[in-house]
Amino acid sequence: MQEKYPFHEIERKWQAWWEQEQTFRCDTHDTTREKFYCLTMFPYPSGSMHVGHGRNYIMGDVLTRYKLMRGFNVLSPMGWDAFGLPAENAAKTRGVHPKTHTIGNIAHMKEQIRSWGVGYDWSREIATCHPEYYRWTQWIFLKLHEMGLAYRKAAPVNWCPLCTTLANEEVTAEGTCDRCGRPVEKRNLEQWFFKITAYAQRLLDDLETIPKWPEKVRQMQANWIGRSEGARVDFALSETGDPCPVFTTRPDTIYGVTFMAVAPEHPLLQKLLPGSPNEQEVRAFIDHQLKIPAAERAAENALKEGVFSGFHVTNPYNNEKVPLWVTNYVVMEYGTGMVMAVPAHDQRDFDFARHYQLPVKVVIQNAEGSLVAESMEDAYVEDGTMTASAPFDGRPNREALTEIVAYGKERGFADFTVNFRIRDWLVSRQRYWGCPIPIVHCDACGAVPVPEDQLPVLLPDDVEFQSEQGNPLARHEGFVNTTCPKCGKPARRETDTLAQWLCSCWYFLRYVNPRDTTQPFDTGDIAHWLPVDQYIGGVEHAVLHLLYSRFIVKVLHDAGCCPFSEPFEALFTQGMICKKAEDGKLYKMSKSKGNVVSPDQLIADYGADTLRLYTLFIGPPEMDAEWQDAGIQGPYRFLGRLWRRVWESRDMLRDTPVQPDLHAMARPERDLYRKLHQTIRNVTDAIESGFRFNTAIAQIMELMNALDALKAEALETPQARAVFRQTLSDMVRMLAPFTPHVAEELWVELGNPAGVMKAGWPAVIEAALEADTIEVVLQINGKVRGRIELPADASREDMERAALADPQVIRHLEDRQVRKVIVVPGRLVNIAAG
RNA sequence: GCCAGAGUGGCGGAAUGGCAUACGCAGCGGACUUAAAAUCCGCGGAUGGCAGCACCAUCGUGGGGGUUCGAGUCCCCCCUCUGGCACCA
Repeated sequence: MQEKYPFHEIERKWQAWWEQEQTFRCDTHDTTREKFYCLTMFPYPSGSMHVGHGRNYIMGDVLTRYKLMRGFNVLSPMGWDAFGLPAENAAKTRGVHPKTHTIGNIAHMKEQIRSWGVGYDWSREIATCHPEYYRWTQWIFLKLHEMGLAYRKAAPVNWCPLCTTLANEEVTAEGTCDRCGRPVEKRNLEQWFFKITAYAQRLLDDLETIPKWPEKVRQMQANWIGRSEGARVDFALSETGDPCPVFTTRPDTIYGVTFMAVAPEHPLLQKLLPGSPNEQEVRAFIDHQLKIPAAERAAENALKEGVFSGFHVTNPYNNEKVPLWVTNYVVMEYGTGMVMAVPAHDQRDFDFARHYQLPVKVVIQNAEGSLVAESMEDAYVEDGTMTASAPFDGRPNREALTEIVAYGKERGFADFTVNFRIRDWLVSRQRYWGCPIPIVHCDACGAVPVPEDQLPVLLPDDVEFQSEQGNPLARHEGFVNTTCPKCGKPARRETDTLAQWLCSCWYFLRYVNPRDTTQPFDTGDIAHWLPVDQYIGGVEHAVLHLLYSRFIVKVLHDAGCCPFSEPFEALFTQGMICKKAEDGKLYKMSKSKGNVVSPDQLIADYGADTLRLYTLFIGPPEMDAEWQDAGIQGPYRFLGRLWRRVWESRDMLRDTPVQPDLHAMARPERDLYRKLHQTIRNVTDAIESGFRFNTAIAQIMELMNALDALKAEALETPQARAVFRQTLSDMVRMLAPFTPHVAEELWVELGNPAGVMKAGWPAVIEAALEADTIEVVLQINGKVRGRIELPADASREDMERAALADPQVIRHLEDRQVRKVIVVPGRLVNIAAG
């Protein structure tokens, strides 16, 4: 052993040892031990990582190592979400083939992960761009196709000039591209969709079955799914009889409808307009609206505008004819794209009605009966009594609501219905570097699925990237031209590729049998290993990867090849690591802000264990944290101190044959021994009860302080030495998940055989926690006025008597009357005095 | 607007209704050293009484109320910040 903490040497040494020993190799068929599937979201291989990325992997590694020490059979795999646009852009700008680019990035990132000391079962490594993997992604596509859940349709879709088509989930609330930040436009294109809407209710309901997910993520998904209960009411166009169904959550206001509002995109308008009296004016309005970018149109205070269409609709409840207005405040994507407007009881309709001087009709009266349409300044949206509503007058509106729908249902023009906000998932992309969609287009047979035994549809390597526009795959004659699997005639391959989200929404199944060439996963094996016991990743995937994965697993469940219907039992979403940029403000680490901290230099200067310790110590793991360069000193000093303690006492540690014996201990070592077991209890609890790694580490640091408080002269006795040694030894074991290299090294230095994780997690000795005396806090009116030492078994009466006899207490009680004495056994005495 | 989460020393942060500021950073004082670094020991919320110390008092967890013997913690109202949803009918 050397005096100075040689982190370089020991980190290399133990990383090699773990590989050699196959410490993280998982035998998935070993059922003698309880299984634990610990999964950290696999990354897109972007090239290099900063310390913020490391937070993920380190936390997963802590849990993996801890569970291994507790005797679990742990599956901890890693892989690469390897398809994606940056690789394709590199091909365009730098002439590097996406495959070469990706392979190079993977190699570098793997090395970074290794240098962090993060352990995985690399024999299970997968990359989604590997044909043996994407073959099965294609298989899943075909499964959905077979089940009628994959379909192609022409629709206005989100279009990013760089990233091509986008799913709704990839567009931010500001109407920009989630990946590159460019404004998103609408384009009419024929695209592939997955019917996620068919699973909306189950995706919502089953959120109840995953309580170990963060509440925040479950709410984000519930918001996104956006379930809304209400009614469908069939209005009809007065002039032509065309059906005009609307969705409303307020059927109780049906008699207050004074106009109908329709979205500019509504297809009915295109049918009605030609030759109609207001055609010019209406067309001008529609054309103008369609040119306004989505983001702007949705802007908060956008003025409500509209134009009378020249047509009317008839309200089936009272046969009243009301005008049909084309407006900018009704969105085509939600409901039916048409809204029954009730200005008296809806603020938006009210604003619009006042602006265009349309009638306002009160149908729900407040308790005072004071609502008068002419004088209202805002819509009345509270509950009240029905009025001017023919058969329902006088009824409380909430009760009438169901009666009104039932009334319409009997007569066939209304029904109860549920509306969802979520839209079908657009999965096709006009790019090369993705999983080819296994479909062939035949003039005679249409879109024909490629037979399963012909998978994978291989992505050709020899493509031309330099051209400016379009998908390089579509220009590859050899790929495009094929024959129809059905009729054998010449046909064209689908040239769109799948969104990478589809590649990543089943990878956790593949890890169990990663090299199986006969099936995507083994139903029996995944039944044992899944759901994932602990999933770790970023909250930014809340309505993307995490929602898609839940959907695909439910589909596979319905297909009969997946026995469970939720993939992730527990989810942990870690906070981002931020750093102050040039402008002095805090941002998440990014190249553009110039505030990234690379792990490589820190590992060179301080070692991986120090970096790990600081990353974990920085704050509560679920919260964002600020990286402070100077902060790394603390963990570095701590590990140096630990090393030095073992170095200084190495002779003594070897010459202490005695085991700790509670009955033989003197006060100083007895106190340390108690502190040791309190620490074991608290650290165990901090890990088990929710990733509280920062406080776990603080506890171990406190133990170190207590160890140092034991002065040299106190170490003369064999018992003191035995406790000292035991404390160091257990401290090293507790540190093994956090700082594995130094723990391994010191474990050997303490005279143990190599492999600290095999030594197991230290156990709490209950008897060691007990104390002879307790410190009792004395309060007067809730203020601390002193503290006394009492025997641990002091009764309430003993405590009260001792408190009232305390000189400090007597002094403070001068001129005061004791009104009440509260005694909390073992803790404190509070005297209420006046 | 609706729904979450957060607000505690100079800083990152800790606290099952029971000692506010654990642990760490930065800072200050001391030891060691020719010196520095490293290390070791110690101090450390604010204000006031005092020349200063010891000591003592008052205030103190975004603001204002409340419940309680006792509130950072529970309840009500409000402010600020972060995230999600949003002309969603």
